[in-house]
Parts: sequence; structure tokens; C-alpha cells
Amino acid sequence: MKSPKEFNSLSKRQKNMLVYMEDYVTLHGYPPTIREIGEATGINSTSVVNYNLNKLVDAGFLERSDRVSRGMRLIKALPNRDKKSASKTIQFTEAAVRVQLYGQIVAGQPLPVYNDINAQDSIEVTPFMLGHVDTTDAFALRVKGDSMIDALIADGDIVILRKQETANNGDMVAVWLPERGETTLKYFYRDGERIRLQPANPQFVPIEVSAAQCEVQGKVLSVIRPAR
Amino acid sequence: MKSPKEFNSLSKRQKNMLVYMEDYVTLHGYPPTIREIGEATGINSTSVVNYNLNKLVDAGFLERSDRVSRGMRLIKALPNRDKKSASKTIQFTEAAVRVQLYGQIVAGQPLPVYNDINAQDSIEVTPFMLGHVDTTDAFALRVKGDSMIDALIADGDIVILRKQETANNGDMVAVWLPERGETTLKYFYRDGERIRLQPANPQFVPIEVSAAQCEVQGKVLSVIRPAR
DNA sequence: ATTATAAGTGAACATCCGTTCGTCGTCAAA
DNA sequence: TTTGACGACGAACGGATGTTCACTTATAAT
Repeated sequence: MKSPKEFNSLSKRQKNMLVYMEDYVTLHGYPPTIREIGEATGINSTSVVNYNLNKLVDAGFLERSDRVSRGMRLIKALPNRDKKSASKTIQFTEAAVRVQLYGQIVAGQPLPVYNDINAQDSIEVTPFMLGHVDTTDAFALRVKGDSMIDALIADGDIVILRKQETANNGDMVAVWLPERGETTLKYFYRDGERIRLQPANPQFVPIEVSAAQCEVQGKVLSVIRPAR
Repeated sequence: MKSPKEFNSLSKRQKNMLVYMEDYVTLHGYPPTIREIGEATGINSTSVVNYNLNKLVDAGFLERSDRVSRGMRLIKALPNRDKKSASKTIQFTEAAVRVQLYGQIVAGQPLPVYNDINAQDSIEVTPFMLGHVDTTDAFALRVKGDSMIDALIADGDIVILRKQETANNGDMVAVWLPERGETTLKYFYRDGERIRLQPANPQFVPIEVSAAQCEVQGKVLSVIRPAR
């Protein structure tokens, strides 16, 4: 990321691209493709559009998602444009979900099971934080201690999980490692019979275990670090 | 059969799809793909997603563009969902708060100020996450990149802040460090004229700066790592 | 029970679309 | 003149993505 620039310091092409993108999003509700941008601004090559899009990222006007169709969004207002109809924010008023807050997650033992807790503690969350999946078996745990720090989870954080015993690649899961006698939160990647458990913090090294030595206890839906 | 319907007459899947789409757009700035919708809502076949998307078009909630990736947009706000919606969902005991979601935090520049961003996105949070303080000037930022990793904050996390220029000992604050030309999130401790900025991750060392070289931009109320 | 309709599945397909690479022209600095 | 940075071109590649179809399952009406 380089230094942000002013709109006027951009090339004519780049200005046109920005304006076109803003109009396109307003009109369609989703961003244009590289080829559409090129067509609209008189650029014959997709790579040139790509090149200038990256320039706009450097200039601080744009954010892109790698290898994602239409994966871009404007992050800075353009000057001198009346966007009267721009903010068509559609607000869903969602119902809250009350999630049971079970005890603590500690490194030295598996997750608690459902019925062994009578703690009536619960917190309210929005469906946004549950990933919009079926939430009937979601629950929450408060993290005690710094043992999850390699998962970027601190003491006092609240982890919202869904009980399940399998996982897909890329899921963050709570796993019980019988060999080590500890519970941990890691990203899950299966490679045949080996399972790689990748910490969220890239400064830590992954753990590799056999499938038999890796009991998935739940999938992490989200993490909350509450106001203190 | 193409008559507009009420939100509650939709199937559970279709409701989940709608809500997922809205949050996805809020988070990414562009709509999801058919496959992403399926993954998020537990639908194994793209054709079923396609099928239900067309149902949502018939019901008047959605517009689609033929053969266009991510070619969809929400065109109808949802009425309040009432409490007879089954499952565990309940009404908020306190009012939900809709917090503006401004652009992004980047290490290389100060927090954006209110009026230089066209903020049209917002997320719903519970008062629990705002620390039950006055929420009129709370706002949210999406974290881009791993530059906040020493604050235990990852790429994609959402930070909820309150605009303020002072801080008390122990607060987590967003500070602009003019000497370094970067914004960072740290715990704030004042020691006379020196200010110690302590990372949330104890493995990182604190920064010490003079009060003049430390511009507090806001206090961090909470951090959300949304479901992905 | 039978039938009709809606909903879901899994696979195949064609195309869309972002990425990459070698090449070229321009312009300013050395 | 040479060099290098910048902008641009066009083609090719491969993965992403919407569409379609034959088939199955679930639900409800007759």
C-alpha cells in the first residue's frame, strides 16, 4: 500500500474508471468486471484495466479481492458527484439470538458438553455473527487465559461455536488433541489422513496430526472481544 | 406465480439467503456467488440456490441479471420480523443499535473522519458490545491486512470505536503516531508526559512516546471477528 | 394409494473473468 | 545513446461461476 492521493492527481483514465464504477454500482447493485470497465473507458486490454485498478488501490480509492469476479469496492468518496440515490441502504431489522454462554474454554480439557452445565448465562448476538446458518446448536464459551493467543484470541474473548464433529478445509475449529491433552482453536486443513492445524497468527507454526488424533468439537462461527 | 410476498411467508432457507446476502454486501461491497450462498446456508447444490434465488425474485425481494456473476441485488427492505418466528430467536430486550461501518483501518494513515467517506454500510450490534455506554458516536471500521496482529486483530475483523481524543489508563485506543506515520490499536497508559502503548499480545513490546506524539482518535469498544 | 407439485441433488457444460506473460512505444534521466 | 519506468497491447490459461438436465425425495391434495 502506497501513499493515498488526491482525486485530481489521477490520470484521466483512472478518473473515468472510478466514475464509471460508481455509476455502475449504483445502477446494478454490484461492481463491473474488468472487461466491462475496459469497454466503457476505451481500454482494449484487460491487463491494462487490471494495471490501473491496482494503481487505484495504491492511491487509496479502491479495495480489491484476489481472484474474485467483480471483487472491488470504492472506499473513498469521489468529489463533485451528487449521489442522491447512492445510499439505498436496505435495512433488515433482524431478531437477536440468545446464545447460551457455557463455562470457560481452557487448554487442559475438552469442550464442555451441552447438558453438564446449568449456567443460565447467555448473551445476545445478531445473526450476522452466526454466519446465518442454522443457529439452534450454537453456543458460546468465554476464553480463560492466554493459551489461544496464537489463534488471535485473548483472555476474556467470547467464542461462538456450533457443535459439530467434522470440518471443511479452511474452517476454524475447536479440536481436542488427545495426544497433547489440550483443546485448541485452529484453522483446519485435511491432507489425506494427515490434518494440518494452522494458527490464525502466521507467526506460529502449524501442527500436523493424524486424523485419529484430532477430535473436532465444533466450528468457530465468530469471536467477540467485548467492551471492558 | 409472481406475486410479492411477505418476508415471513418465505422458507427458512430463503430468509437465511436474504440475510446472508445483505451482510455479505455490507462486508465485501459486492454480492456473493451462487456457490457462496449455498455454502453459507447449507445448500449442497448450486441449482437449488439458483432455484431459490428465482423464488426470491418472484417474491419481490431480489432482482437478478442473467448470466452475470454476482448479478443480483436486494430491492426490498424487510418488515420487522415478529416474535412468532420459531426457534430460539427472541426480540431484543434492549434496542439493537445500528452502527455505521466506515471504510477500513490501514496502518499507513489516520482514521478516516466522518465526512470524507460515504458511509452507507452499517451493521447491527447489541448494546452488550458497546459496553452499554452512550452509543451516539460509535462507529465501526473493517480492518484490512495483518498490521494489527500485535493487537490480536486479524484481517477482516470489525472494530467498534467511539470517537474521542483522550483516554484513560487501560483503555484500548486507536492512536495516530505522526512520527511513525501509522495508526495502531494499543492499550493506553499515561505516565506523566510519557505515554506507554501496550500491545494486547504480550509477546510484543510496548511503544513509548511523548504525549505530543500520540494522537488518540478513538476508544475501542469491542472487536468482532465475523463468521466467514 | 395415487398423483401432482414443490424442493432438492449431483453432475456436466459453456462461458465468464481475473491473471499472467511477452512485447511494444513513449518519455525523461543518466 | 542508453537505460529504466510507465502505460499499453493482445493472447493464452485456468479457475470461477451461472445454467441446465435427468433424477430423486418430500409434501400435500385427491
